[in-house]
Amino acid sequence: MQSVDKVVEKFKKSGLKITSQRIAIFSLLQEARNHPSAEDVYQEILKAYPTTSFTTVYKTLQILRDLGEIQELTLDKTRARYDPDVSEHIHTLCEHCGALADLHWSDFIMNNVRFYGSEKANFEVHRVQIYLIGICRKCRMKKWGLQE
Amino acid sequence: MQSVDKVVEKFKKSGLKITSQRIAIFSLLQEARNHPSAEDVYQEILKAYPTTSFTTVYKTLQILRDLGEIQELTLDKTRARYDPDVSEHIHTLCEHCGALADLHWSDFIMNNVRFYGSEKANFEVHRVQIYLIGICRKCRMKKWGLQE
DNA sequence: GTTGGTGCAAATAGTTTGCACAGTT
DNA sequence: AACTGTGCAAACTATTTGCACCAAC
Repeated sequence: MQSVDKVVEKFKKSGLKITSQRIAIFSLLQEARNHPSAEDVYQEILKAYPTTSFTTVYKTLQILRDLGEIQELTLDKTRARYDPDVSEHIHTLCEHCGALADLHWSDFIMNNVRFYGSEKANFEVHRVQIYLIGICRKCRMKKWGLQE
Repeated sequence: MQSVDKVVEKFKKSGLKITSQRIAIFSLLQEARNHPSAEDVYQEILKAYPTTSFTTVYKTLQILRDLGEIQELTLDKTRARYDPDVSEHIHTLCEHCGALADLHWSDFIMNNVRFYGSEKANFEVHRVQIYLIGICRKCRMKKWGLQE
């Protein structure tokens, strides 16, 4: 996701209006590193703007997604989760604690996969999603009774 | 998924019972190449066994998943889809027609990704899921007005 | 003033569960 | 006979929509 200012510009250019709720949502997502669900974003926004509704959060997330400012992750079967980092990167999902995390510096792999799909499979690749499902470092340490 | 006979054996060994409905579900999945949803399986089973209920299909799919005989794909936000091929392979999702397809001979890539996660990210990888989202060959041909 | 946004409440859709009866072992 | 499976209906949960009022432009 671009800076709040740029997103505001983008909204205006598209004929969309800027409200205090939307600014709050933009700002929150800007900082978010935990891949929040719509409900998560809503709960967080409530703290600062107790009058905001879930519907508003939901609709704004939709728009941001459609504008390509955030990406929707669907690995979690129960709820969609959002990532303000739209660059292609691998996600890890811990089966123990449910944490969804980013795996940076995975460009090489992502490019390989993309190439593979385009060249070998004759598929017009728009997006690549890679998920590693397993146990994160934290949970592994706990399992062995070690401190972090 | 293993052969129907082997799955039957596995069920019996686990103290689970074999019914005509379950045999029908096993057989159907054996042949399925279209990554059916629970509803898809149900509709198909109905043709041969009009008395079968959705609940039965649903519960049997759960068991098969838990036994590791089929894998649950969650890319499709609206419904879970099931793949009797539990080997790791890349899936493609066409944004146009919604088709979810397998990409075979992707072992090299899958192994690379797995290695990357384990070695570079210190993440205990249990499963890898890779999705390519874009436009399939069929829809691309149509777009250009070409025959298949 | 026009147009789009907000927020409530209700509709929708897939998933999941409780329970009485039936079938498998 | 004991125990699991089946199938109906209902509960649940996240998502999505209709609509009246409000706010940005």
